Amino acid sequence: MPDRLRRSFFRKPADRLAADLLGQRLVRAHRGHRRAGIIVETEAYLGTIDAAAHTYQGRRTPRNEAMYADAGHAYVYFTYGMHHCMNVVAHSADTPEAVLIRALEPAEGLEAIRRRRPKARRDTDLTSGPAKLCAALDIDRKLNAADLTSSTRLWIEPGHTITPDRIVRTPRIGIDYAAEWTEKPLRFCLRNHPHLSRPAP
DNA sequence: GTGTGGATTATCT
DNA sequence: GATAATCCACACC
Repeated sequence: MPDRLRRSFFRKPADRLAADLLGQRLVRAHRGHRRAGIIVETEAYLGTIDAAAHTYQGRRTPRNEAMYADAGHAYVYFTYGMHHCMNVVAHSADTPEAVLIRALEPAEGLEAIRRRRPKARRDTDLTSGPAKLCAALDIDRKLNAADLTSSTRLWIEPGHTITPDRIVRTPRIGIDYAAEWTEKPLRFCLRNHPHLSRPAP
């Protein structure tokens, strides 16, 4: 079993986990081949109090059930009729917080990633968005509710240690309907990183 | 380089 | 029936 992040790493509030996931390595294995990228951008969704979260006010549906699992599971959902997005469940079972993975720096399996992203003109277009990276790493609802601490298909390995001065916080992307939660600085980026979904000031 | 609108359908109300 | 934690193409500067 490869070295990977354990349950205890994920058992913390989503905003702390969002910062701690920066610099770690997301790995997708399929038939003995690896695709991987370094996490460079995340967003925290703070559970039942967060008007932008799928679990706002305790909503619990078949789609978001994985957010109620223990920390360290994946929550993968389908949206806009054509895209998948991947989250890492935070905190603990029945406390439905999660971290959306928004961008990666491609690190392994570049040929396979490029095949999955035929419209990308430059390498910085390959995984610079939550749906782009799911397409690139072939992450879809088959992996919803996968346990990242034991899955043979999807996990996270320890990467670089990131010091706080290299992290920029901004409001979340695509949230314009969540009242006071719209502007909270819950997006976490590696400062000036070329693979961000959008530049962070 | 920036801004706008269309794609496309599972999911929820 | 309306919406969506998005992406891409194309117009315009």
